[in-house]
Amino acid sequence: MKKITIEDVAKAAGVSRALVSIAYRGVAGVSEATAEHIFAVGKSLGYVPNLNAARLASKGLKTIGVFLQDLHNEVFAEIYDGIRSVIDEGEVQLVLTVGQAAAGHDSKALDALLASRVDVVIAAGLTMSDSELQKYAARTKLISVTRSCSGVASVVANDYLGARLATEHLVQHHKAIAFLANPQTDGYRDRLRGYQDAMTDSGLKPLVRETTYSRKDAELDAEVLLSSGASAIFAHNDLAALGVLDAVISSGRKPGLDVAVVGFDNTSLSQTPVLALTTVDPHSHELGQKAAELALAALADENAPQVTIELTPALQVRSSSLSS
Amino acid sequence: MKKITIEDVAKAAGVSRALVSIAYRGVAGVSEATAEHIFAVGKSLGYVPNLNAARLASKGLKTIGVFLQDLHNEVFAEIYDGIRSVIDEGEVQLVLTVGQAAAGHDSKALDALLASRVDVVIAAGLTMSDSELQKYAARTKLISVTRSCSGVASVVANDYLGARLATEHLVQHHKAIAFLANPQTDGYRDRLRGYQDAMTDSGLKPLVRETTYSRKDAELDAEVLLSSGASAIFAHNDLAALGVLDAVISSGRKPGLDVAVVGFDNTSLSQTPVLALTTVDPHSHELGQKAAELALAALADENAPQVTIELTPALQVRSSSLSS
DNA sequence: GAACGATACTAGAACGCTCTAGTTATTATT
DNA sequence: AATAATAACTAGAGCGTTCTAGTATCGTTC
Repeated sequence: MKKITIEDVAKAAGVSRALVSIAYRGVAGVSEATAEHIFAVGKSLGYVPNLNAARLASKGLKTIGVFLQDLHNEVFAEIYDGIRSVIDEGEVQLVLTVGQAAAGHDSKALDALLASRVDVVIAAGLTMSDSELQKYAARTKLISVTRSCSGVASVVANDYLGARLATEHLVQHHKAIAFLANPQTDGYRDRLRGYQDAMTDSGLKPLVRETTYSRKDAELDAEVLLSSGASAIFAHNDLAALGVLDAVISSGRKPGLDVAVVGFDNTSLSQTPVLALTTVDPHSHELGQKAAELALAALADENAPQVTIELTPALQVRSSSLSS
Repeated sequence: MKKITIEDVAKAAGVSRALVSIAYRGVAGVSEATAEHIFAVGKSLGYVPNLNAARLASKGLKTIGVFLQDLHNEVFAEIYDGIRSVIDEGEVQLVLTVGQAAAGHDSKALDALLASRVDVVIAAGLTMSDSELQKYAARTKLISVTRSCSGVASVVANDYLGARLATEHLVQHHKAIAFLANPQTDGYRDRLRGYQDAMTDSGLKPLVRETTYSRKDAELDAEVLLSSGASAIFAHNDLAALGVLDAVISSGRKPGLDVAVVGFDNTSLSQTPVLALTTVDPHSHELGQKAAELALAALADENAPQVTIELTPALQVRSSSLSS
């Protein structure tokens, strides 16, 4: 299983290395006939261009690094799909890294992208501190998805508005509306503010409880909220909302009838009729698309303006929050 | 934002390139004092070693390529976690690619790994044909997870047994047991056989309906099965089982009471009390671990024996299949 | 005090590409 | 027919590392 290189193909095809390179990159400068000949020879030898060498040598080869925080949360799959729907992987390479529960892993994953010398990075769901994020943004072109940070290009949903929408929806039929928050999460502050403002605007008293990433914790914390009299719970994301549903059901109550539950993300999970979870749709797929478009723009134009895009979320009302 | 290289660090530190390289790789051959000095200089310059160059030049740097079929299916997140729990990312690099709905994308993703010259690839959930898979396995060290294929090293659950367990469980209280299959999926044949054998062994007539990846399709196909009198449905995976639950509920029946539903994968989804889905646990996390161990073994020993590991799945009985 | 062995370091080739600046062959222009 | 323009191709430097083979320097040992 000897490694075969461009040199081998060139020799076997009776042309120069450069010409083989030109053919494989699909750029102008080779006749159609010889290109086909080169490909034929290359194929018979089982030649696959060495991407590492290409990336080292090339200024033209563009690659986009993508960071996804958590593969267990379908939101990131949506965002990634959005990215891929915009990017032609023949033209631009994608390099993917993913986060890890361990705190401080974000930066390791970003470091890996820097080490790969990607031209832009699209980072979805970063939880590092603002100052650390700004440091990275200074070192490489960086587009933050889902997480806004001053001075950093980003594509986000208006979390504040989303939380307001959800809360205002609940306010119509409830008074004891609790918010199940996760401080470790990126949209934390804005969602919290949106909830709080909507509550006080309606003359209601906010009731916030903090939880973690784990569904089990969400369930336990929801139980606490229920026992302190909450008749509606707004969870920071769909996964947590699932935990809330668990708590509601195991307390012998019915979601949508006895207790209203609202999530955030509109993952396919919430869309499923069994759960029928009312949720805020941040348009994750579109977030990914916009981010990819910004990334492509940054590739094309060295000093493209650094913009921040904010999408307007939409409330998806389903039966988990029907009026009682 | 000038790119800074090992050369810059070497000059600034007053040592040779080689020594900087030695220091950063953490191998023997540099005094502790100078190493620290080099790091200090490197840090102040913002130096990050260029991984592309390293991969080109190095024979020692090992990297493992990982392919995951579908980010929307949490199974792959589990497998990936399993892989990472075994691999020290300081020692070995990971390169990740993911599949795409589009048929034939598997091979593109594997090609990308070959192009990156990874030393081994761990591929989870491949759906390509046996012959194509064998072709890849001949070109690179390849460990197939979740999908077995003769002549290819693999780590799989015993799908046949898993399906038998599920079916035999249902047989205890049901006669009209249907199987909702997905021919595009990797464990398709074995799960189907397991189901069929368990049925005929119990003197029952198999009832199979094929569906696709989409939850909506699963729901529609489940409706067909229900209307043809099925009192129990075994779905090829948890995602499809969710569709079945939808169909059951929208037909006005109750899962676990009127209709038994069983899935496959034991994703966190099925574990959630709201769904309480009986399912076959293939031990996805462990699948990933074993695959990673094989990969490391293949790295350490050039001609490590090519093994196939088969884990024994376990049935997780929950309320979706309680006896009626 | 010669020989040895570590230890700490360095020079320069090599890795497999791409890219610039040419060279040659072919076609178009006047 | 001479010249310009284009197309098809090539030689060789360069990308940023690692690796091999080596050179100093120092402390031991007999």
